[in-house]
Amino acid sequence: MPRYDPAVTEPKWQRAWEEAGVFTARRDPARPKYYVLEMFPYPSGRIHMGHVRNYTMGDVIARYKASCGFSVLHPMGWDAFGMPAENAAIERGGHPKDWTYGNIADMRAQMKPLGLSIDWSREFATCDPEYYGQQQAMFLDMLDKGLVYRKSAQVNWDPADMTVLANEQVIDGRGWRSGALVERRELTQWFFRISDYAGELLEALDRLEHWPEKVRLMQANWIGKSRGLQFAFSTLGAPEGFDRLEVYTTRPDTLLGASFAAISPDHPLARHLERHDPEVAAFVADCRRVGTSEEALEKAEKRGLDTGIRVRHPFDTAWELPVYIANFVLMDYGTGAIFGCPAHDQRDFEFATKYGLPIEPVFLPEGAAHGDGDRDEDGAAPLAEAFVPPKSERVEYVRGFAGERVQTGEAAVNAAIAFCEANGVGRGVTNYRLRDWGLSRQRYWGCPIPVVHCAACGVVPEKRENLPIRLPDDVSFDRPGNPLDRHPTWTRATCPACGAEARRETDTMDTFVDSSWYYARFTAPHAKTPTVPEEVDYWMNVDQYIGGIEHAILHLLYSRFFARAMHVTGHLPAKAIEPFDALFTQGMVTHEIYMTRDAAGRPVYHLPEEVEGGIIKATGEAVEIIPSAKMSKSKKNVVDPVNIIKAFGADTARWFVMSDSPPERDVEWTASGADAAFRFLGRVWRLADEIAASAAPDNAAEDAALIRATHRTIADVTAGIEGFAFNTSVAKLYAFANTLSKSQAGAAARREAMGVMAQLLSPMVPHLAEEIWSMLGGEGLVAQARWPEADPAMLVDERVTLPIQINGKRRAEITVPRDMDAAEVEKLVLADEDVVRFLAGKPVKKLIVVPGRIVNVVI
RNA sequence: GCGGGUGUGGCGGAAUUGGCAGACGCGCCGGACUCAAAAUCCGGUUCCGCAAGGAGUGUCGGUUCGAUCCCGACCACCCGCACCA
Repeated sequence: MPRYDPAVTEPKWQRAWEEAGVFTARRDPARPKYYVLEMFPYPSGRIHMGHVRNYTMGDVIARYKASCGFSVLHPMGWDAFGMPAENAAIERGGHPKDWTYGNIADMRAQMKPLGLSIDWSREFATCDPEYYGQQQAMFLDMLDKGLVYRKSAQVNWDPADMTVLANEQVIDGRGWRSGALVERRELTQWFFRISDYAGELLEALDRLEHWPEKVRLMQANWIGKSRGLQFAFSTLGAPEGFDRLEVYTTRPDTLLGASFAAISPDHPLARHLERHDPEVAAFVADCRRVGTSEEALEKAEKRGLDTGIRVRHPFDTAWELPVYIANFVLMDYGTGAIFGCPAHDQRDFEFATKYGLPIEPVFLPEGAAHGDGDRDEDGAAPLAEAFVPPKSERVEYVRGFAGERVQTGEAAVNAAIAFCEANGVGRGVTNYRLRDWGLSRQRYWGCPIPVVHCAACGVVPEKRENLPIRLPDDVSFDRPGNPLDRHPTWTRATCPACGAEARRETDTMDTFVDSSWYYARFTAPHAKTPTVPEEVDYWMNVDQYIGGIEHAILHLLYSRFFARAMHVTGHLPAKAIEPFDALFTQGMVTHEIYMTRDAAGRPVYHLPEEVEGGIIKATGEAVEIIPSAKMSKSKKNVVDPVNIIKAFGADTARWFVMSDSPPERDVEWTASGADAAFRFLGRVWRLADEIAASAAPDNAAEDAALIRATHRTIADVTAGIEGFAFNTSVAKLYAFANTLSKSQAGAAARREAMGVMAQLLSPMVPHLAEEIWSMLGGEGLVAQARWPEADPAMLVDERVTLPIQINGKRRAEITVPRDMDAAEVEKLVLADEDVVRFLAGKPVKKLIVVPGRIVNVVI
């Protein structure tokens, strides 16, 4: 008997699709379009199960939409710039370019056997000069429009390697390679003016209806709009030029609880003091030893240094507050200076406790101050922690100065701002947490920033006819630092303004720039301009974008900004300023970890294929099994898709990653699950084989039942795909296979049902679906067949079974006509013998009938 | 530290989003076929209990006729924190 053999059938159908050009995206104004995009991969050299899951999801959508009659665009490319290529060059020699293009070739070869419905003719890599040259052109356009500028910013500097470090390369304050203590350094760098769009990027989130709520929330919090008061303290004993200290606060209602002022170590006043006071210099230098990431700053122990300077409270000139330099005050946010109210801010509370500063409550929980009805009692027990209720909660102000005595924090803030403005103490200010996007990288393997530095003219944009400014190939990584910086000829340029010799900019762009517009480039990947109007008009926006939740903020926010910038510079139509209509964030692929210990007790990890039944096959040693974790090379809990495809075929891998777990959740790869997927596909194949050969006569009752089940399955599977619940589609297909194999229906009805099965399977396991389709004598390719439609009349049942609960516990059930009215149902329920038995004569207090659903009897 | 999320049988998960908790799959148990095994097919399988019955969706509390679903507190794990991609 012939068997299902994916090694033969999968390449066969891939060839058939290619020959028919099924996946070539065609701009067809007569048809609606559908653009499905998965976040493009970094070419690490190996695909992993996460890729398989991500691209299979996109493929299911792409194939489904195509069979629904859409003109589908489903492209693939490579996010090819970035540090790993340079690291490889440093560690193993060779050139980042060779490493990258080699990896791309390897990964493409690993990806193709998956049978994805990708239009490979649109493939590109962001390190192709044809791509980054267009990016440089857009950079110049953005420069013209004032969307890019230069300013000083801090970087992590490794003094041993003489290089800038990424945050992830700073481990416990030391450089990952050199182990040297990392310093913060200031460099002049390029920035995009994303903060100009903060308000708009925030407001537009409301219109992204098909984005996950959590992503919109995360972005909203990241943008961080706040309403507050900015005002100036007058200072005492401050150096000349610092007679005022501007602070920003989101809680001006707590002004009467102020007990100190604090400035950032990077505040101009701190900078000034640093130059004259060795103690300040030492403290500030110490603060700068912490990395530049917000996480590092927040986790560091809260410390401060009293500057000796005092400020006067704006409401009471006799009231003086000390000014500290504090390591937790961020220069980038607000004015880089704050006042501390320890009673109502946990961080201020810890700071005040540490430095013995007063902690005076401004408000108390509503009702907590009753009794004497006056001010709070003096000598009350000291607070154990700050009282920080939500701003929406009503509290009682004991040191209020504006608004009601009992009011919400929100109302109090507004009243305080109004009061302060009326009394000439500062002004209400709307602030955003979002900072401008620093795009400069002091690295080789990135898109060169197309400007030159001229002694006479300053920073001058390159001439457009000189684009692309290509990366030089003759570089080496045997010395520390950026090879561009020390390149003898590449750095030499001619000033486009005056013709004098100038120095080429050696900063390259953040790789987030590359990934902020690739979706638009896919619509015209080989054009001589960044985009082509007819193409972006037709294909944009991306109808469905799919990727990991780890990109919820940066990549997606930058892309939203970049699309706006591309609109301003004429590269995208207004409709595309929100480039992704719908977003789906998928979970990870996880696996158990197998561990033993060496003689010294250190963990030793083992690959899944080395282990069977909790035992290492080669040695018979038992392993410790650590539950499911994200696949990682260092823990060796990885499964190589290439091996899976070799052993079972692509359809099994695809079927597995679509099964079980909801797509947004993690899925655990298990060997038994892969076996099960393979077994099921074989079973479907045998079933099709048997049905194709069957000559069973019609059987009216069985045929009708099977037809109803078929329509039910069409509806369920379609709903699963539409709702991104592929795991439920899979479950329904399992159930349908069970139904179909047990059905006593005639050959014609079973053949019909099997044909539908092939179609419903086709988005997930396209090769097997084609094979079955052809076994049944289906016309053409199932990939080009029209998606089946469920007949609504087939989906409703005439009779329904209602569970009957007594006091919320299920005790009986009755089967009634679907539309029987509630009064009739009540009568039947009360007459039901199980109900009568349970009631045991007790009176019914309440009877709830939810039509078509449930009955609840309350006694 | 801050922001966001997740938690259901031995395991992955389902539940029309306030209406029968455990669909479907794995695993396990039993059976058929086989000299035997594999493969395949059929049946069973939340827990406690002989049963009647009781308990049960991370923990504790609340709202409701009714809570996996809504609210509050807590615990555990995961993601992000602006130079990883």
